[in-house]
Order: sequence, then C-alpha cells, then structure tokens
Amino acid sequence: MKGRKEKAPAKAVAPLADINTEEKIKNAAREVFHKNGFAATRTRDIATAAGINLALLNYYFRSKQKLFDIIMLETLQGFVRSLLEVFNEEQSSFEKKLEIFAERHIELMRQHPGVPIFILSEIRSSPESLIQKMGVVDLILKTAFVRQLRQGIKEGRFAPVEPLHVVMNLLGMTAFPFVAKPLLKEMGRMTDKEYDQLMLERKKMVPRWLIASLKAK
Amino acid sequence: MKGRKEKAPAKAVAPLADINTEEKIKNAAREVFHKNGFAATRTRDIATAAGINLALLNYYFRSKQKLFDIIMLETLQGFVRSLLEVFNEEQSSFEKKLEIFAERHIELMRQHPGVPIFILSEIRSSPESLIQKMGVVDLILKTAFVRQLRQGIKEGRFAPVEPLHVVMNLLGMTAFPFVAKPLLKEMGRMTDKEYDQLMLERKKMVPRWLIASLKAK
DNA sequence: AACTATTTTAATCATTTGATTAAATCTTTT
DNA sequence: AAAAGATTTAATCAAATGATTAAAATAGTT
Repeated sequence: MKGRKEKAPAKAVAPLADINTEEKIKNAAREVFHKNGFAATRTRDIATAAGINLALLNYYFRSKQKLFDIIMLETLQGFVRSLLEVFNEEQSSFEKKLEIFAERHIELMRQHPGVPIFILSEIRSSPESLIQKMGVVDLILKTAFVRQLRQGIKEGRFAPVEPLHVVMNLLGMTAFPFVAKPLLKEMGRMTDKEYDQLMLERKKMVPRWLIASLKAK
Repeated sequence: MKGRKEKAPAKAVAPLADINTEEKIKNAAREVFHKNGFAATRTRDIATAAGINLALLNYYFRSKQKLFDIIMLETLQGFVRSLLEVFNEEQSSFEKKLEIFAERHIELMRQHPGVPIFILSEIRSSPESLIQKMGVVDLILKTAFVRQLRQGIKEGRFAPVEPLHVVMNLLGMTAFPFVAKPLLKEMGRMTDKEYDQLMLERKKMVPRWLIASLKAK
C-alpha cells in the first residue's frame, strides 16, 4: 500500500470546453459495460474506448469492480427514478399515469436500448448486494399508482387482480421488446428503423391494451 | 496437431445404469452456462461441477466455445420447438392456442427458470451466427396462430394490430416475469414459493388478458 | 524560474484461464 | 495374458488480463 493512491486523485481545475479524464473513462465504461456486461468487458476495452492509458483507469477508480459498481448504480438509479417519479405523482389518474409512464419509459429505452438487458443480465447472478442497492424498488407497491389500482378494483371498474401481475404486464409490454430485440426483429424480418416505428406505436397502445386487460374477467 | 485428438473420441460401450463422461460434462456445462453465461463461466467451473478432470472437457469437446455452441443450440431448439409446435397446430382455435401456449411456455420456464435470460443475454452481443442458428424464428409470422389472428382482425372480432405487437405482448407477459424475477420478486417482497404461485396464476390469466387487449380499440 | 503537486505513460507483475502434453489407468480384442 | 485402443490424470504452457510501479510530463504555486 503506497501513499500515492491512498485517496482519490484531487479534482483539479475542470478543463472547461473539454471533458476531463475521469468523465472520459466513465463514459467509455458506461458504453462498454452496457454493451457487453461485466464479465465480457476487458479493462483494456474501456481504456481504448476512452482513449486513455490503461493505468489511468486504476488511478481514478482503483479497480474494474469499483468502476463497474459506479456505472451500475447510476444506471439503476436513472431507471428507477423515472419510474417512481411517474408512479408517485398524486394528482393524475391511474389511466393518465399509465400513459405518461409508457411514453417516458419507452422513450428512455429508445435512447438507451442496451440498458434493460444490461440491468437484467447483471442482476441475475449477482449477490444480494446489487439487489439491495435498489432498495427503492420495493417502494413500487406503495405508490399512488398501485393505490389507485386497488381503488379501481374495489369500485368494480377493474377485475380483481394482484397488483404485481399488472406491474409485470406493464413492464413486460414496455421493456421486453427492448430486451428481446434481436430475436423479435428477426421474427418480423425488420430493419432497425421499422422496429423503432413499432416502439413508437407501443407508446400509445400499451396503455390501452393494459386497461383493456384490467377489465377482463 | 497430434493424431490422438484429431477425431472425436470413439463412443465406447455405454455404461448403463451410470451416466457417461460426455453426458456428465454436457449436463454440468448446461447448468453453469445457463446460470452465469459464456463470459463469466470458467472451464474449471464446469469441470468441477461435472466432477471430472479439466482436460477431459477439451478431450471431448475441443474447446469451451464448441461446448458452449452445443449447449446453446440445444437450448434454443428446445425453446423454439415448443413454441412452433403450438403455433402451427392447424385444428385448434386462436384462443385455444393461446391457452395451450401460455400453459406450456410458463411450465417450461418454471422447470428451467434460468433459460430465458440466458438466451437473451447471450444473443444481445452475439454475431449474426447465433441469430441465424435460429432461422426458425422467422417462421413464427407464418404460423396458423398468426394467420388466425389476421383472420380475426378481418372479421372484426379483433381490433387491427400488427401481429408482431401481439407476439411481443404474449412473450412479454409470459417470459418477462422469469427474465426479471430477481427485480420483481424484490418489488413484491416475495418468497420463491409465492412468486411461483403467481406464475401458476399467469397460466390462466395471460390468455384472458391478451384476448381482452385484442378487443381494445 | 524554481518548486510542488497532479496527471500520464511505458514497462512490468502476478494471477487467471483456456488449452495441451505425456504418461498412467482402464477396457476391449486377440 | 498380451496387445491395442480408449479414457483419465497430473503437470505444464502460453496468452489474456487486472493491477502496480517508477519515471516522465504537465499544471499550478511561490
């Protein structure tokens, strides 16, 4: 243990107009990790993508694992936040929340198509740590969205159903097409442009399909 | 290149009552690959799980990649076959196919919960080769199932919809809960047993939800 | 400019990991 | 039983990979 790297490098003057090294590494790491996952990523891939010397990665982030943890945490937070934000909104109706969520969530995934499969495939064999890192997720069944769903059931507007089923259906209909894109695209013999067109259609349709399903006996 | 391993080892007498080495390796490989994926799997993990000497893996399968290819191909075929079998059945109605598919597909995934995320996460960054290995998938839009869907739309029993949307919704509702199990289980603060109970419920519910959505304007 | 602290580089380590080899053991055939 | 062939083992290799080090370069301060 030498002293030089005991603490993180001091953040010197921010090189305005140009991006600093730490950010360059993080951006490259985000891209490569999202694309290939932790195990298939070489620290050299990240260094090359960032256009930096390999040693700088360890100088700024100590280890591949620590860098990954940062990227994963930020990625998860970005996704969970956007979801909870909509679900917690107190004013709007259940139906309106559905519309806003589908619109936002699908748009978010259009901008970052690799993120859903990244999250899911990293979580699959990860220790408790990662799942607890998202302690936020178990807040979902306490949101206004779920409360309104239960209310709708009580009033007889919707058929009785376990709310988690509805969350599964909603996320299944929005996220799955991104998770399974290579497969589904091949099924439909589609170009990326055509596939994207379907995603746009789904922004409007998913809420309707879901509402209809809630009325099924 | 020595001669000894130029060809595959001769399959000698099958050791009845006991499983042979090749099968032991394949079974262990299937388990480990399904759990951790290609990149995160060490050949030593497989050897240990199979209870064999590391060199035997290469003796029987030449390389990690070749062993993986075999496992992946078999895994894919198992999944696609069960899907096409139902969709191609000429006699049954559209609604009946839906019921049978949901029942079979969910049951298959209950037996092999790691398979869906395994397939999807390996496919994501795989070269064309893997996707073409499943040339079968693009047959789906030519099945009786899709033909009957189009017919139903023409007759006005269903609202007009691109069939691929319906396939997305169906697979999203069946497969996604398995793909995202760690996340969804945490959301619902559920035990494995409780989560499995939900999967059983979905066998009956997914067809109803999907039919209802088809009638949504 | 001289001095100090920070950032970057090239070279190198140590470990992990896929694969191979040669010898040993076991099985089948003669 | 001897010979031939198949299977298994222990030891080892070579390349890949995460990480470190010492020195060089750069920026900031006096």
